[in-house]
Amino acid sequence: MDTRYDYQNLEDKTYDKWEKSGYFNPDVCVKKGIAKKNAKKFSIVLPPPNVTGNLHVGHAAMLAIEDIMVRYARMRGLKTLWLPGTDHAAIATQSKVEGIIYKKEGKTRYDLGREEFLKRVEKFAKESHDTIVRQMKKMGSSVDWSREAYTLDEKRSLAVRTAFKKMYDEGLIYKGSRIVNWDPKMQTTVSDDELEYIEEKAPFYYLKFGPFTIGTARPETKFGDKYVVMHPDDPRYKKYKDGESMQIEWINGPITATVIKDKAVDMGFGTGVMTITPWHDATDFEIAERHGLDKEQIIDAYGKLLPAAGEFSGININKARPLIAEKFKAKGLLEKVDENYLHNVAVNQRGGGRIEPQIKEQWFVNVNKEFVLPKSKIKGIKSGEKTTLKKIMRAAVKNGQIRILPHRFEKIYFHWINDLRDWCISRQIWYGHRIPVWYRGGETYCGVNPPKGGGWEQDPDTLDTWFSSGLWTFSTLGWPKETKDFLAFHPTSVLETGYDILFFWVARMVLMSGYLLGEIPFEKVYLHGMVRDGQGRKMSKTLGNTIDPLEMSEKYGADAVRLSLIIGSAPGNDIKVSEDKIRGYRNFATKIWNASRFAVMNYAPTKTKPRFTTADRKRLREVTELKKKVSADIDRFDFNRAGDALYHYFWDVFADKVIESLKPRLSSENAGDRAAAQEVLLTMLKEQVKMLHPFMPFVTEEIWGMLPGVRKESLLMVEKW
RNA sequence: GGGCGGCUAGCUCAGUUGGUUAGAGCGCUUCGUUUACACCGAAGAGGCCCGGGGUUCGAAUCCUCGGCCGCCCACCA
Repeated sequence: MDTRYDYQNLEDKTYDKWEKSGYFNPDVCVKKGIAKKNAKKFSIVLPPPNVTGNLHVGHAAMLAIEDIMVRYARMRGLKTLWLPGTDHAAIATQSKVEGIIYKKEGKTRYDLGREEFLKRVEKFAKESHDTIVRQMKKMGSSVDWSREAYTLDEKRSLAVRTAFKKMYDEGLIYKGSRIVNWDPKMQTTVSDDELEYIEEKAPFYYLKFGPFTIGTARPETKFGDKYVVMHPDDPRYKKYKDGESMQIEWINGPITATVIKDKAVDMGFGTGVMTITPWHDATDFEIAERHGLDKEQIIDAYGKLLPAAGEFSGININKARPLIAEKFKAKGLLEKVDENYLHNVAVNQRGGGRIEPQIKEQWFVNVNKEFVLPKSKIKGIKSGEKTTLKKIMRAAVKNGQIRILPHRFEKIYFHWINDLRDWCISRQIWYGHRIPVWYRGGETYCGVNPPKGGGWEQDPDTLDTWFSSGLWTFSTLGWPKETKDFLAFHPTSVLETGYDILFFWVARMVLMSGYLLGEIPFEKVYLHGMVRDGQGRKMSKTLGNTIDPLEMSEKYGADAVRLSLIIGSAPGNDIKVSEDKIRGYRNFATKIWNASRFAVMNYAPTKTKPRFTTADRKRLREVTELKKKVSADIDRFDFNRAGDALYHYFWDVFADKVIESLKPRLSSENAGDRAAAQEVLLTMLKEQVKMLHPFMPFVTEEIWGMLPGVRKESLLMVEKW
């Protein structure tokens, strides 16, 4: 037996053994008596990684945390299911593949056409999927591969169409012309949550608009402006009446301007007066809606100016901006320019471009519309009662049926719901679930399956990727069929994910599950932090500070990587990792290995009755206490504490003190002494190896197989906790 | 503009409901080839727990004011 644990050669073999045993599957566990038939369930669905490439260290942290919960539950005899899958991640994947194709071949998706392009994306997605599966196995994730799902596979697509149709029929999904976030680069809409704001310096122009002065960073939108808006209580503009019109000189000649009074105007900002461009600004759109004003499109879908811009028609807005400013100046309408104005620019965070708001006809989910929830298991909402999607989302958490941990995230969740607007779910990209609506002449048909008869044409848009993710806890269990799995495992026990997708995903799962099932999707939400480097910086390729979990596993073993992602960070706080830290836990794995080796080497079966000392009994009691503590910590999602306690007890107490103190007795003349020392050593070791297993499954499994009194074919992963 | 988190040893962080000399990893110093382990062992140095005020027999922990740093949300044209 080597003095070092050979993780490079053993980890894959160990994973194979687990997989072949079938114990990742709860049905097998029940059949083999590992879990009783009537045992409580413990179910988790894996937050499906995007098929955009590789797993990163954030995924590794997620896998480590979930594997701890799952292995712990399984060892405690619960009917345990951890259901794996991957996410097609519509916009992210499409954007990635478009980038690759453009770089390699200089072609766009339009050059290839919808069909050919989708083939390429699918090929890419398949390869990513295979890589992800390999990587998950490498990390030791004890997921049930027999139930693997994909957000875009046949079963999940059926669930999506079923959900869409139900919402459509009840008027919760509607098509409407509203202002949306338009990405001219990717040629698609993006939801509010997918935006990212970047602060930018830009010239800010003060323009004369009749008797008023208005400020803008976007003179290129001003061609159609004919409403001038001010706060109704602004004393400076008391003499102007709401609806009053006047003739003024504007960029393309004289226009009739109308005064509008609206409280949306901030009296303290600039001159307290603004003109509005309802087609290209969300606030302006709302003002226009409130007052029934005209809306005119100035910029097209590609970011080029329309004929309304006169001689600037056809020019890209970025090029046109300084020219337009020039014209204002030439006409004497430019009062002054502030060159160092800071403003926020919205960008599509999924690799897209700068957002240009546009009015477009899109599909929306109405979050405020009342409907009847026929059968409700959500506390606070009675069966048959009228409710809204917002109310469902709020109720499920408010009444404690769903607990979000750490607790502070509940507040953030409520805050988000309060501000929530209708969810734009249609995308003009190609990779994703096609909207199940067909048109023929003036007819519209929505159905789970295409309509019969010829001449129908399907809506070209696809759905926001989060629409299908919202169904994930039950689409993976066979819904819309009421399968055995669905009945046995839903609602899931825990949803474990990063706090960055609380809104994107967690909230939407509550929405979908609440609406479609009248049920919560999970009992608890545990949110982990973001993984950062040793100095606490975000990991990024440009900084070159990324840590590849696979490379680290090759170098130090997956157990070490897992532990380094668990220990040292409080629940919900960001997780810091560095190679030094990983190396430290690799050393711990070696320590466990060697202590176990020592125990095995010193064990000789004997019939002699052991002569325990009070110190022996104290040690054995300590281990029992440790188990209580570790169990309590895991139950509270405090993996950091549990791991830390195990680490220190094993190293500081067991290895440094207990083993040292037992050494003389192990070679004692007295057989009873020897027997007691051996027994204490082995019992303490076994118990600790068991407790360490959820954290470091590979080494502990390997050690378990060498311990005296352990049947050769028995697996630690299903040993009784 | 609103909200949240952080500030503890050189670096990165733990420290559940306030309770004895404040902890870890890495780093540092000295010593050590005692047959589990040098990916080790033993010993050690190193801290006005961001600052002020308060509550308390007792505060890193609770309250309050302030200072930095980070994050999220928001329609400031």
